[in-house]
Amino acid sequence: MATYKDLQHATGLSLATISKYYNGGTVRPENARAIEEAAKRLRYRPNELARNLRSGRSRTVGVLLPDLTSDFYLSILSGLERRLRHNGVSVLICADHADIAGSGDAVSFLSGRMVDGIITIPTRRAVPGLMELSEGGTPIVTLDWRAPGLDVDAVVIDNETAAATAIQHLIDHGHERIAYLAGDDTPTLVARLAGVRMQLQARRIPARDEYVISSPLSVEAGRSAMQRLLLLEERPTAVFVAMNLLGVGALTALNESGARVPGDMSFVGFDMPQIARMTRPALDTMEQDVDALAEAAADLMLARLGAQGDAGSEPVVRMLSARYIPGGSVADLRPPD
Amino acid sequence: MATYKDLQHATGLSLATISKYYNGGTVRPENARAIEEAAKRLRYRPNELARNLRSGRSRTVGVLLPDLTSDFYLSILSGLERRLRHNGVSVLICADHADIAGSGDAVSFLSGRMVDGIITIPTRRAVPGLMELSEGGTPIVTLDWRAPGLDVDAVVIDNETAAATAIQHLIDHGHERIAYLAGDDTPTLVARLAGVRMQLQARRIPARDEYVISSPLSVEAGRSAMQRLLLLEERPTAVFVAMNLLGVGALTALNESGARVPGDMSFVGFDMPQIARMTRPALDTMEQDVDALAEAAADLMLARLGAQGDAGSEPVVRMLSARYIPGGSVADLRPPD
DNA sequence: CTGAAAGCGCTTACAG
DNA sequence: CTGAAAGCGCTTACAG
Repeated sequence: MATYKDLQHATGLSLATISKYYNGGTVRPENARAIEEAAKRLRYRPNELARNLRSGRSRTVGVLLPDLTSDFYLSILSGLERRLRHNGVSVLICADHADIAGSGDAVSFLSGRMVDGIITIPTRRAVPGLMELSEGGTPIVTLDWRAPGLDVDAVVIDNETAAATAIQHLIDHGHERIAYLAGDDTPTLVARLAGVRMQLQARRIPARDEYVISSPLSVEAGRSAMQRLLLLEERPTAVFVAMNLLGVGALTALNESGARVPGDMSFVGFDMPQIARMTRPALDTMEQDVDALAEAAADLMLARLGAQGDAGSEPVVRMLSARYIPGGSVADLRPPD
Repeated sequence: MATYKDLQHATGLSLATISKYYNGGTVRPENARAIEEAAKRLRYRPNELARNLRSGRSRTVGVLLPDLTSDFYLSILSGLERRLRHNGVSVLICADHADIAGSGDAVSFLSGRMVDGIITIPTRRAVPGLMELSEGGTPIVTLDWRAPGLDVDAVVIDNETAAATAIQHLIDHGHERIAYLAGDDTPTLVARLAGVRMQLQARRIPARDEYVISSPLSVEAGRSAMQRLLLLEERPTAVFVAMNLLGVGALTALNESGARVPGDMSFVGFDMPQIARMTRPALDTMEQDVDALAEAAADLMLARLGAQGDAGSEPVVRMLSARYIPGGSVADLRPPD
């Protein structure tokens, strides 16, 4: 690869002038032309590593996600990348799986590459490192949930209200035996469960333990959870599945068992926009606007990166709401009047 | 952030010794301990930018994809990241959308960050830059399709055979009016169309123009393509949809129209493993093993990165085959015997 | 095994 | 507007 030295040789200009040219400074027109010409001929490309090292900023934001296996995370990533890139900021992505080969944790990985900031759906293990960076002045934006102790900008969905809305819809259609399928290891799902309980209580519907199944977040787990529900003596008339993979699994089990939706079981899903329109009947679901989530996070970060001196201003928390998208998967059990 | 200089101050050792310690060289045990202790106390983290700049290698591979909006690309990304990271190689990801804000093309972006190699599903516009890098000795691995003129390692699916297999299955079940939905702007889909035509011809089934619809690759386009098919005077009895988003759209249109699968229309999809099991009936689909694809590509890259001197060996092309996964979406039209 | 010195490719004050 | 010099944080021969 060609370097400034080669351009220097070719043009007779100094390194400082060449640098000025590449950084938008004012350079005599004939010199600019000479540099351009030489750069083209020598196929010169600036070495970003050297620039970043010397200047102390990289115009790069680290995106730290728990893993890259979920649609949700990947949509977030996609949205972030688009928005940041559009603003001239690069994205260094890092999945925080447990099995990173040596080389320290994910946060070190990113900070070792001098990212200007980090946007993250934090895993528990990442939080201490993030706190340290944040205290050191690196802008951090948290997505999807707020890690306790990490007092930084955040964008979250109002999961409690979202879940309450789904349950409300079922109750309004005359359902009382309502099952709930989700996990319990993420704050997001804890909030959804809380919303479910709140709404049931508000409508004086007893919550039954056997109707609440917490499972790992996979298609297979959703399938077996639904199988369990189908075996209950007193089957629920409706299920709210608060996570997309579990929803896919639950539907698979329903199909396999021959149970009809909504005839034998009403169904409300969460966060499965395309799939919901593809089935017959279309599914009732709660949808969060993942693009809006990603955009808001990117914008918070861009604002921090822009406001150089004023880095110490108060953390901003933005809360977005999910929407109920009606389909044909909820039976109306109300007695005709 | 702490640097070697701080460690030097704290330990009294030279920069060279500290560097040796961090690069696995032999250092006197008491010195190693002193460095460890100081590093911990000062929260030292090596600056990878400086390391890479000085040493000329980054242990980082660039992943260059057309965009990050498709499930397929994202699965590939996920698989690559896992495999590479597991081998101590970092991933710098770059989507090659048209609207990158100034700052040159995607290939420059990656080479400017001194990636040791690039794994890519290349866009047309990226090819010239990739060729240049490849000639300069940077290992390139192409995924999903082989760009003409770019003579490098590659992993591809045998799309022609895959499509032929799908059509064969339909013909074997007595179908003759077979429609084909896909796009025509990617080599992958061109190969699938070729496989379809080949198989129809081999079985002496006339190909009808109105049964072949090329559309943009989106759910919406799949929906309207299916709507067109449903309006034909002589409707096809079966459709092979050779791309997942189109498949989702086509099913949506079928549902909306009230047409039954497979009663009114048999359906074979492509590359929609989870969705296929979720519908009722389950769908017949061709499935490519995306993980295997990503793994093979990562392994080819790791091999190139390992074989330092021997970089000039012949390009390796690995071809994987897709599998037919039966479901219940193909009607048997054969006369009973 | 350890240290002094040069250098990776760039940017940044500072003179001119 | 331009150039000489120092330096970003590391690694790399080279002596000792």
